[in-house]
Amino acid sequence: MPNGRAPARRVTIIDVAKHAGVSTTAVSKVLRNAYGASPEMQAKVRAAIDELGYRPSAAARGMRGQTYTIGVMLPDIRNPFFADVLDGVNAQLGGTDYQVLIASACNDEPAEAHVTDAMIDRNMDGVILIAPLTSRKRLERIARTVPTVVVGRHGNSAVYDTVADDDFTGAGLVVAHLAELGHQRIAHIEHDETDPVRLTEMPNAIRAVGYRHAMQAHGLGDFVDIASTTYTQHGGYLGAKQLLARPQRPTAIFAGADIVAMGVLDALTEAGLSVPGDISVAGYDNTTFAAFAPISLTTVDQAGHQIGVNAARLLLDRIADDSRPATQVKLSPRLVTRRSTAAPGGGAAAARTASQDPVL
Amino acid sequence: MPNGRAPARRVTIIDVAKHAGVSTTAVSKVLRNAYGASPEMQAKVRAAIDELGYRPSAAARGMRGQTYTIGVMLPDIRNPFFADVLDGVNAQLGGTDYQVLIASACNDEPAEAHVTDAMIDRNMDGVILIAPLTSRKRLERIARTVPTVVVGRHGNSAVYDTVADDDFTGAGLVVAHLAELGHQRIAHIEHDETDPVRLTEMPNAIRAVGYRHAMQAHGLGDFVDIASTTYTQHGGYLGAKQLLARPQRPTAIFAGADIVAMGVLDALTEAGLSVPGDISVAGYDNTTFAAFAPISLTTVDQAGHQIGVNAARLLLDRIADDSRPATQVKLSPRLVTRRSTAAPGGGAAAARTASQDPVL
DNA sequence: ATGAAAGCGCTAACAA
DNA sequence: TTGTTAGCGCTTTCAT
Repeated sequence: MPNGRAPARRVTIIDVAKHAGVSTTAVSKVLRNAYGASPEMQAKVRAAIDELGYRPSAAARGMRGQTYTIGVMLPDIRNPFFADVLDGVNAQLGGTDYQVLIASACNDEPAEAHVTDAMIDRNMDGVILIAPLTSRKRLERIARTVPTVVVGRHGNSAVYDTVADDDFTGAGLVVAHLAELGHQRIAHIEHDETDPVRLTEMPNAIRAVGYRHAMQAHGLGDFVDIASTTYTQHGGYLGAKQLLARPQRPTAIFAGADIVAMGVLDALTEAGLSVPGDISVAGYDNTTFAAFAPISLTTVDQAGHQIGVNAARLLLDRIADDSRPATQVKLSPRLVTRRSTAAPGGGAAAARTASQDPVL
Repeated sequence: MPNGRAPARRVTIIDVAKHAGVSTTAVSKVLRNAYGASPEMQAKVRAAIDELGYRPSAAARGMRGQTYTIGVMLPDIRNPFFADVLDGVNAQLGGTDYQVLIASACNDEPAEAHVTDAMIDRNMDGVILIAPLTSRKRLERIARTVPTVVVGRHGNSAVYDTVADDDFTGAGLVVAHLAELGHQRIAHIEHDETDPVRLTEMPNAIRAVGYRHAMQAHGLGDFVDIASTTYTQHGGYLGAKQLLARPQRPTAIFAGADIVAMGVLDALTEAGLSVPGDISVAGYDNTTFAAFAPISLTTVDQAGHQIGVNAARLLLDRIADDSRPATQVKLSPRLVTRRSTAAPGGGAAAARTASQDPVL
């Protein structure tokens, strides 16, 4: 046998049953903690399982019942916010028999379809879709096929549960903070969105709406200034470049996500501008990156961990009881102020060398 | 039916066969591009598949043949280096029928065993294990069960392929660079390792060895100074604290990974020290974080993307031909110098303009 | 080149 | 409580 691979046939439920002197049904019941197995039987079967090193085949189980697999689809493995969500999911699913498998869809609708199909083909017991771009109709089709929790997307559905942050309020918190500091030219970098449904459901779109609304509310409607790119580091970089090139340079930039703020800081550094001396910068997500001392980014905490915990809990719930009504969980965001925001006009810049400060 | 879930039975190969007026065998052959299906038959079957929206059940396939699933286990989803590797894997597997599913094992040996078992239970066609802690023996057992590529771990095996970076050389590049700049007190933060086998196989251990060796080679043997923590941001933070507390403070810190360097910068910022004015910092991996302008970290590029591409290629190879001898791919690292390293004594700090300083 | 039929390992309905 | 048995949807001999 080449490389000595697979010399031994896998131990099956039949082997266990024989070894324990019981039926395969009995073994199956013990495996699933199902009703109808006496303590003695359980003991015998478990002993046999251990002795033989038996592990149930997920493929075979999938043919009839569950696969004990939960799929998590995320748009971008580089965005540290999703790691927080995953931590929450894993924390909730840790003690259970479920295995979490992740697929990255790269912010691309066809790729998302590919991933969700793959999860359905593999008979996963449930899926958690993080900030999916997929159409409403398709999401509902998925949810009718497999228990589904949609994370980070607004809009109720009768067939899937959702967990989201109150992005409208969150964006308002940032604008209020910057306005209080005395900023007027508060610009925003958004993830470009044209699809009418997504404009009402995606966090990026809601944050942009929240930004506009808050600007109006603070009497800053005339200063609304938006760059439309993507929620990636590169998108933030491009967005900042655009904003800096405009006739009226902003004194503060509200990036729609921490990863976007990272790109903004990249561009500002390249342009020789200091933060917050020349320009204040705020993000959204409160990722570990924002807490990173050399950056110290003001941001909005949307409790990624809690989002993950809630998503996993809802999913387990739904797997157990498919008939309960769809649930929407909305978490309240919280502003975290750090050193990347300050009053405009170089208040903080004075502390730094001013050799290259541009004329404002 | 609750929520209207699963009202329609899934389309099976039998439905397709009936619709196309052929046998299920024929459909199966077309699905697998197997020998023995005429062009007309292929056309008929494909038409039926499209019309019915048929998708093969991975569970059923797994019972007999392949699952078209590749598992990737990684130790820490927060480390951006692994995202580079994944990109490489996906780039290589993109056009194929294989689906990549990721599981995070959180730098923990029992958790790794859990994950690899889960992958085997799910009949995955192949697995890529990134920097596994798992014992040699167990790795070989896994590899005898399923085609396996081990990434980022040295040490040959006859049953699994490996892809790794020349960590010994890479560490030497960093030390040489710092020594050339005039540093003597070059400290190193390593991932604590006690297992004798892992001491000879894990990249962290090899880097530590490379560091010691290079220090000796540059006549700096007396200045070897190591903090043993973990390859995480927090580990870097703790390591830097330890080093700063020692009687002779280093003038340069070589962190074993970029993510560790991030923790170092965190601690240095907290301590009010400037980089590279007070202390030079270097990392390893050349992640996107290192290129981030406000940080601008000197580091070693080990070409994560290429590592991923090679791993995926080797795996496909082995799935196709189990009998070929095990292969070791070793990639050459390359030093990338950026602004986080400079001559000791603050010489370079004066030359830097305020605008280039990390955001502080 | 094509199809009939066995069976992969498990779960669930049913019988005892 | 326990065991018998019929499939789940595929792939794979083996006939034709």
